[in-house]
Amino acid sequence: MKSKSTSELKATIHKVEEICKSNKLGLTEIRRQVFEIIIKNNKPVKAYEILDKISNINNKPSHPPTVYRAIDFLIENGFVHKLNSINSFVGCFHPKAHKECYFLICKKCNIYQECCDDSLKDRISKTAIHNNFVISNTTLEIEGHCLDCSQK
Amino acid sequence: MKSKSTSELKATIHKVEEICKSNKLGLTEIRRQVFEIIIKNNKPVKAYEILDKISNINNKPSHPPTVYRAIDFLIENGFVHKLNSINSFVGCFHPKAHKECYFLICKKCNIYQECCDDSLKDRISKTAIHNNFVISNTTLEIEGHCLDCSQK
DNA sequence: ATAATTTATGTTATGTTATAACATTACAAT
DNA sequence: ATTGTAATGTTATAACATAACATAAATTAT
Repeated sequence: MKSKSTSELKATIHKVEEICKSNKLGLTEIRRQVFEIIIKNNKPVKAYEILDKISNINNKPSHPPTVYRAIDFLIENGFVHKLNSINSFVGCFHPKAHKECYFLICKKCNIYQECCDDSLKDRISKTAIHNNFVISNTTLEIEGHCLDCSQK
Repeated sequence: MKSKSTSELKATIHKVEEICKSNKLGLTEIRRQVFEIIIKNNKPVKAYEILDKISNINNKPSHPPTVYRAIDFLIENGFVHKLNSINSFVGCFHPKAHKECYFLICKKCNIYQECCDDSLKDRISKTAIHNNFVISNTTLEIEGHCLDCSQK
């Protein structure tokens, strides 16, 4: 899978800033740092990796709650997502555009891909309705191999 | 959501026994105990809950590896599934009938429902193909409220 | 039968992921 | 100035999971 371009990255960071500004969400220094660490990585990042990076950036040890709080903020506002199957976090490249987001995760190169297929969303929705079930959130994580890696 | 009947339960346990017998899989005492704990519960069970129950049953303390090994065996053979979004395990009521299994999990009553909808499976499959992606395993966990709980 | 091999379990320790609880700071509103 | 609120710092620990090595039990080969 290909990783994101610098311009996409910039645009996404900018969009998050805009969303925060217009919704009066405090995008504090730490929250911004954590977001940038996550979004700039094209692979899922673990909380304790973020912790190390934050500690390095600021030249002082940070603690788990600091990181988890920032992550919570970012998830709540749809700027990052958690991949439950691998206890890792990924940035969202179309923040606020959708609540749910599905993922393809390559086991080999570890690069992930967001995939917000409407027909898939519909299908899940129909399945829920068919079971008289009201969805509050959906975890869909597809693990496997991307084109590049399956060709190697 | 309604919980499973005793006869369904018996049938499932019997089926697992048969599968083990015909495939020469060692359904040892511990593995059987862990399986029964998981399948008899109509809610997802946590590993350390199983640990407590096993310790009680056998009147001696068990240790985490014992439980996790049994769980691994049961997952490998498709007798139980892990719900990554809540770090819990659930029994499978149609072992070996399918590799993938999707879940509806009620946040209120905590009862889960397996849902092996073929059209959903197809849709996921198509999404993967469309992204040139080869699936090895899929996590689909839909959290929300079941009919009973959303009416309350 | 018995030695060798494999499969499963016991045991200790530790690694990894996440949160509770309470103190402190920063900044805004009255 | 004082109170309120939102965010962060700090310590400790809870919750989830596995590594590594020892032992035992079952299987197979001789």
